[in-house]
Amino acid sequence: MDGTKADDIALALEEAIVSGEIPPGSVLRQEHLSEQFGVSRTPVREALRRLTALGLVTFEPNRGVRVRELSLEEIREAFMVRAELESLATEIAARNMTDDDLAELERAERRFSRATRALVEMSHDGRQDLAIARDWLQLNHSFHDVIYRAADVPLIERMAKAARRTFLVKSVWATGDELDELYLKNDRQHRAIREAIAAQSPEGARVLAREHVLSSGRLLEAILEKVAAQSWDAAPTRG
Amino acid sequence: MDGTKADDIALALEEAIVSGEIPPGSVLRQEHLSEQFGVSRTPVREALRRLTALGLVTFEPNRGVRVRELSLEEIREAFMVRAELESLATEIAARNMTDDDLAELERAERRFSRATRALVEMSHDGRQDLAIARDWLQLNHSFHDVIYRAADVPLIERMAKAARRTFLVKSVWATGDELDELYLKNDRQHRAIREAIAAQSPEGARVLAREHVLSSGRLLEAILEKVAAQSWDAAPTRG
DNA sequence: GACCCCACTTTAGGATCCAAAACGGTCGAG
DNA sequence: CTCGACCGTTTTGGATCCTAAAGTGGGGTC
Repeated sequence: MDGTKADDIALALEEAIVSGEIPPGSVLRQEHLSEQFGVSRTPVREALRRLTALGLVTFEPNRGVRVRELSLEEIREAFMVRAELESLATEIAARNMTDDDLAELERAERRFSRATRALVEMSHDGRQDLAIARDWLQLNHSFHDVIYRAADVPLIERMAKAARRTFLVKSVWATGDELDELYLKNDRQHRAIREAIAAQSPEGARVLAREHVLSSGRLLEAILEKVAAQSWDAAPTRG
Repeated sequence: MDGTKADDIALALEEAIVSGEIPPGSVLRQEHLSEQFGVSRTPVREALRRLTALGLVTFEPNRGVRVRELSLEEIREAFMVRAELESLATEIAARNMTDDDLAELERAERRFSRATRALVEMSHDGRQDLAIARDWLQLNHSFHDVIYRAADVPLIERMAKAARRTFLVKSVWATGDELDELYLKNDRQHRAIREAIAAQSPEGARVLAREHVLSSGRLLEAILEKVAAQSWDAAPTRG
């Protein structure tokens, strides 16, 4: 619990939405939320206003709010925007990166690398472990967060994370031979970015970061395609 | 009046803040706003939540909201972000620009050109006409808005305009020989961007757009410096 | 004379209450 | 049988009221 209840509720809802717990297209009823959180409708409405401004939900006057559904096109747009912002952040980060930052970046890279290997191994074994997938996503973000922190430009970080949230709404995942190759490529790109930063090459890091984010976008698209294909066979597993 | 009162109030406050009518650092009292708009405090608070999410005001629990004050550093950041987003938008716009769009862009360019000449003439005459300055700013935005519309990527437009709002909080202006040169350069850059688009050169348009926005940032910095220097002599004129 | 404590005022946060708009279902007319 | 108007229900939007927290000023103490 921090400041106001409205903030808490907004945070909780944000988390629930981006994690997919509340699926896109859901209608959020004020009264339901208010009894769920044990408060009156007033703070709930303020929280919903905030989510609206963040773009996570749409607001129809006198009709309620609805969790946004993202088209493939919008997801593409989000990745384009993130690619721009992140390439800028990476360039700046490369310029004023301390040895400590670099060491932390390397640690983040290693952890992500392990998570990637775990994911690919799991794929080879034909297993489906949600925890591993969540780990992978989390550690992926961690790597990028180190860069944002090093760049130390709050506005870029805020906006890039807003763009990230946008497509995180789709918290789906999948594995498979052709996807595994993309996962591994992702991992290699992290390494390349870190090396470019370490080599004091801001411009190099910039183009690598840009390509990396766009490549991540293609990975997500491939995942979405695969999931769409799978969903004809069996219902997706839920944690 | 559109949808809800909370929305109307949010819009009105947003306008008042970016126009400088409500100066940075002001504290916004809920009760004062509620009687000013002739409503109760409830919609006012919802509007304030929205402004908070937009980053226009800061929120201190149990203490109220305060209009953000921007440091020079934050203004620089906003221009860097806008430079990235706008260069992307320009590249995309260049790819799918219709003849109609291009014609509209040219009209916007001409109007801005006239406004720039008016501004510079005013400067030479030693006059200070707020209306001309406002026109100039408005037509500047119009030119860029044509590009956003042609690019047709809502997320980019939303975020770029958010970045624009950020520094618009400083609605100051000034003229002077060295500034006039920058104003004219700005105008020439618009022309160059349009020509690159017309010449079907998305990459060219991209780098020109980027350089243009950064150059605009330097112009604003120069204006702020000049205003800071002037404010030692006389109080700034207010409309 | 300076500092601290406490009551008082002000202002925000939250709950409850009322009004208005949208949904749903039924009944009647064509 | 279908379409549309009507009315009860649900749900949101806004107003009012209450509570709690931060600011403020005066008086007392050291």
